[in-house]
Amino acid sequence: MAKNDPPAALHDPLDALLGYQLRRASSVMMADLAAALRETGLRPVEASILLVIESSPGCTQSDVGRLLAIKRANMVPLIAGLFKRDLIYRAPVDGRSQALFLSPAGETMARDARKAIDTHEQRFQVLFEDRQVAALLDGLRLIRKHG
Amino acid sequence: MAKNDPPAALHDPLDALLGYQLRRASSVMMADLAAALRETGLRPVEASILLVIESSPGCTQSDVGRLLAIKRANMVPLIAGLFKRDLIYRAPVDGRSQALFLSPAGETMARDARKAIDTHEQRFQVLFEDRQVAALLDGLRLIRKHG
DNA sequence: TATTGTTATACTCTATAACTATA
DNA sequence: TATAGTTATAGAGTATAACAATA
Repeated sequence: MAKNDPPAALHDPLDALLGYQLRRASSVMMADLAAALRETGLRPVEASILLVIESSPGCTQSDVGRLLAIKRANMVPLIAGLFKRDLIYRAPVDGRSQALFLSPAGETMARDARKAIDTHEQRFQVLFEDRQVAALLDGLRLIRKHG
Repeated sequence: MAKNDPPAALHDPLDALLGYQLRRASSVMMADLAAALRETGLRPVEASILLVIESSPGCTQSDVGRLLAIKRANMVPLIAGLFKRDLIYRAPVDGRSQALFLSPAGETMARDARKAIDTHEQRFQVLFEDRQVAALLDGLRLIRKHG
């Protein structure tokens, strides 16, 4: 290789960094998830919210925000969007909070979303043995808890 | 528990999803990295670029963008920012591309960034045995390749 | 006092399209 | 034709501050 040749293939000085590989792997899976959900018309965050409401009917939007680490202020347009599409409805709990429930259309949408998400997950989980997936999940949960 | 009590602690229907845990763990580490780099005045993406140029002096900004998955258009303000702070300089390769190099200040900054990044990484890697870290990295690289 | 939902707002990140100049 | 760098721009995602109503 001549003295002033540019590097043929760049060496990656970030290759051994957990944070970096986490970010890149996460962005690969997010892109795949967005594609998997495309035909439902839901974005990943909207599908996540529907699944949380499905699993905890009657929760408030603050509850959902806390679980998914979405700030109260940012929950407002998300919940409003799902409400406008008649996927959820609200029932007053007390004077300041409202319980969230899936409408019939929301139940159907949640089922479709769950199916798309499971298929998407399978595309990646098949790369590993079950034991490895469990180990990977445990590692990720540990990192989360450490934050 | 009375019939209409709200769920005390919400069950997380996304807990077993690789994509979800990946996203949450990644965001934890990114926030910690940003904090670790704060005193250098570098954002994570800027530190990454400096480390790539340090390890491949003479590479072009397109090279860096390809390695880090940053679009050409988005590289422009990033490289301009590093240039304006005199952390890098450019030398023409041919009429359309320019080779990137660290200035003396950039070398120092890259060393500081590497130190901050390594400390940050250690804060998380100590959660695991070396073998587990290697397994985690391998898993993440496999997911990346699958995208 | 603390919490819920809200508005307004700003900043970062990411994406696309179109242009130029060069190879 | 393909690539490098650039401009302009738009859409997400995320963050803070402040407010009203309620607990």
